[in-house]
Amino acid sequence: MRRILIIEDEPNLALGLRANLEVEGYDVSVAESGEAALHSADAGRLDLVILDLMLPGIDGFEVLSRLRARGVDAPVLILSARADEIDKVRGFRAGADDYVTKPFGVMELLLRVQALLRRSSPESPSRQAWRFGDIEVDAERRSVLRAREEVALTPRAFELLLALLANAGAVMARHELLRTVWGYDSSVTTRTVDAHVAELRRKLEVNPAEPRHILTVHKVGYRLRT
Amino acid sequence: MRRILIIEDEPNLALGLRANLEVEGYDVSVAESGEAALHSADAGRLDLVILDLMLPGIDGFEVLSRLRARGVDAPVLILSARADEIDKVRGFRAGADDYVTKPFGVMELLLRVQALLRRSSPESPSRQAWRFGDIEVDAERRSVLRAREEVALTPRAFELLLALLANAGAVMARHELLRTVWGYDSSVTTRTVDAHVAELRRKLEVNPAEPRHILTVHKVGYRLRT
DNA sequence: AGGCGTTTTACAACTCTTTCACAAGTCTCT
DNA sequence: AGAGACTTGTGAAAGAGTTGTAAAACGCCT
Repeated sequence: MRRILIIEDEPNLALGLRANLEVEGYDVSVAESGEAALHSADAGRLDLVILDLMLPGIDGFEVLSRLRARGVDAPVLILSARADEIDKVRGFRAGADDYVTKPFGVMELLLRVQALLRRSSPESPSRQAWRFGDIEVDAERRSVLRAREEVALTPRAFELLLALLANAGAVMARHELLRTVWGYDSSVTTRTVDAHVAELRRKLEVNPAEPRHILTVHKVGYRLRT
Repeated sequence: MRRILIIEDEPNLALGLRANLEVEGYDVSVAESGEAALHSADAGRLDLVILDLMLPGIDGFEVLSRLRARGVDAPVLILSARADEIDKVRGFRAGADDYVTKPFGVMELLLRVQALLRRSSPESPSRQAWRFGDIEVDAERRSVLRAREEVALTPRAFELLLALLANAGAVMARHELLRTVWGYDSSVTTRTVDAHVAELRRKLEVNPAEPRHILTVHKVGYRLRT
């Protein structure tokens, strides 16, 4: 569960926010002052900080830079009554990731929180998976989806696809593919690669005769364009 | 260098933004329509997208979802004239990472761009790549871009270009080029080099009859001026 | 044996390379 | 400066080589 710290001295706002965020499934704590915030930050991992700039005691910018100094790397969303550009500039320069001016819509704030969390480190370690066009490849499940529909690839073709994906964008020579997929000492013809590429195109390309992703590089090999 | 795509149909705004971003050291391209944007997205890696919602042709939201469908994972900052919360909600739901309403301060926008890039994946390890004029050459992808458009070079011509790039600025004699590109024991005429140089000029020079980069050194060979 | 996946083969289609011929340009020598 | 010799640019065309593709041959497993 994602942990969010709200640093806000006005109880109504803080509690309202907290309630809304908890409905969304976040684990929320509130600090009513900069000192309290720094204390909370020491207590454990944080995934996001919502920081009001107008605080009693330590100034909001100061809180932010002290948080960063303590190694808090979580995205910080600043809440402020001041909409002047100069204030925003100061906020971003201090290391904020977003700056929302009061009054704000709760929905917008929730979505901004969501957007920030989406970009930060994922909750569960993501598995080896790729997408290109309408194709989704999951290495662990060994599955390939085309337009959400499962596509049945032969094992060799799947390995070939993985090899291309692992070097997506780069050209892979036929012999490189042979080494990667067939192993160091295989006695297989380079033309075999072509046969499997044909299978991939037939099953994954909209128009196999005019491939948009599995591209031929004449006299060299193949390249996967994502 | 971070690559930013601006999708904006109003030239003044697009060019102003572009200039500002370029001063900050970003590599900026502009698409004036959704179609053009999708096309650009196919051409290569993007680190950030700035998307105006009001576009001719394909709707901005549609552009965003199609970009995502193509596997474009870069953060997207929406620019919009509409400040209603309902619009913002729609934008974030579509997968945007930030939403800025017009009119906006340039400074704020630059900082938001910076904040988004800071969070996204670190700059990719630099690979063997060169630029001269409006030409970009990527050895690993074996791709050549002219004004962001992919140029199709024949294999031999590409090798020749690499040889010239490897010694950019220096004169390379025809026989040196033959040795480098064709191999130690080739029985090919030196005139063959000329034929491939002609291809390079035809495809890469603005005015092939008056080359500005691939220069002839009379009685010796060729020289690439970057 | 039958089914499945893999590899090879054969041929057609296609792309690239090289050479040639002539035009245009550059240099050298008087 | 001008003539002649030589060098380079360029488009076309032959042919050499590469790739796409379908089908056959092979081998493995049940």
